[in-house]
Amino acid sequence: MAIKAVRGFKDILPDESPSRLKIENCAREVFGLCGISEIRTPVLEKTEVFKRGIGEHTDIVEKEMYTFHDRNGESLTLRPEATAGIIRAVVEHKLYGKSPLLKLFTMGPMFRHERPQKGRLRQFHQVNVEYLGSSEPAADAEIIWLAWEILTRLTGPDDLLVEINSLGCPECRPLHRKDLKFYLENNSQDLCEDCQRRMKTNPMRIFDCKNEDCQRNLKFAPVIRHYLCPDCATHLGYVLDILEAYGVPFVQNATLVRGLDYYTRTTFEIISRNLGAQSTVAAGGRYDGLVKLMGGPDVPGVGMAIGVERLLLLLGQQEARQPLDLFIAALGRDARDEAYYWIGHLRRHGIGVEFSFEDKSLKAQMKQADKSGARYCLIIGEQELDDEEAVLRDMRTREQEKIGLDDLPEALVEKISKEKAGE
RNA sequence: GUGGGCGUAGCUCAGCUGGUUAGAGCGUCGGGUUGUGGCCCCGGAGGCCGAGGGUUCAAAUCCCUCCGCUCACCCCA
Repeated sequence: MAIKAVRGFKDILPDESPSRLKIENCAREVFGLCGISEIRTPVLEKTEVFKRGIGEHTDIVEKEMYTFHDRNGESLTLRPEATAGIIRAVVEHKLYGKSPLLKLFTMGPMFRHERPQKGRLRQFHQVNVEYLGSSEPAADAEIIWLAWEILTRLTGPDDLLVEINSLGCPECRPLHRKDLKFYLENNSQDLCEDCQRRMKTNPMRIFDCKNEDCQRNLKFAPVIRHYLCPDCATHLGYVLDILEAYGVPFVQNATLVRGLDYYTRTTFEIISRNLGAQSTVAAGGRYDGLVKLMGGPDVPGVGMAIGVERLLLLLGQQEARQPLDLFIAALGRDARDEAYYWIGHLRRHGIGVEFSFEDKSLKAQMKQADKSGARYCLIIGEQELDDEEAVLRDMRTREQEKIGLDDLPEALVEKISKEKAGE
């Protein structure tokens, strides 16, 4: 039996690479419009980074991390998300001292031991942005705009929906939490098993439950919006105003929640109805408590992540390769020996050239030329060597012209370069 | 971790009420043109029929176990 890749770890085959490149290029371009710098942190961190950053009692940390002991007995973990590692790096290198506002992006693989399904792999990729140092609504709005801009540039806006909510802050959230708990305790008889458990550990999460009975139960449950303190309410209102100014359409979703304590105020998701069960293609929010939690100063933060594989599902397959300029069909040893000089010269001057490594029949080489997508095919055999003129065939029009061997590479460079510049 | 669907050629699939050497389309390679691609025609290569066990004179086909893929639950981006 041949060895197969690990479950949930997928090879990215050549057909898929152009789509990924397109996503990465698009993201980089948009990031450039906002002055965001790239940071690349290791995929492997001390387990402590995620225990502290994500929360010890979350599902991610409790049962989804790739955690193991290295040869020194230290507990290490493949990153399940990017934010914790980035903040670790920012704190470690004291980057917050360089400028009052850090705008950082990163892209790369993340790892979670979940059961694979559509839009969910064990090694998956994210495009991430983190803004550290501003608690202004304009920062939240810019983060959401970034996600929206990248996604719509790539897919069009038709199937995307931005959902926004505010989670409040340490001032107002405890009140909501208390009332919600009270409400649930008096309506707990119809809640499913999971929600019974969540009620104690993480009551806000019950809003995520898909069980119909639970949802019916929650119909009159207190929602955070009615509990927001004046500052949080103003903040949310301002974020929404700015989004309108930017032309980002959105809906408020009072039940959109995050389970972790350090999340504050703005939270959002961008979902698509074309993705199956894993419908979130990007998500993020404000996390004002996190940097301090990670041992840094009390710096506010807001960020987002785009799920690359999910975006890929929306994108479909992109054009596989750039068109080739020239294919050289050389017949016989003498012609090939001559052709190698030309190939070197042409490629040095930016002309794309392919040829057959094998000494095949002209017909076979023409077929290969056709498949290569080459614009021109140069034919050189014994006859052409004798005449000191090679044949250049236009693969589209089938017209052929003769080119003297003397300055052949120079002539081809000029002809093809001129043509490419004119396109 | 739980449940459903599916595993036959590189790909998409047919064959499955058991019965000679397991098929098609696409792809690939070659020929039709002694030196000219796409279309067309002809031909070749390519399969432990997911793995193991069982029933049977006989298993791709029926039964069991395992593995894998996939979708969903769960959770999340």
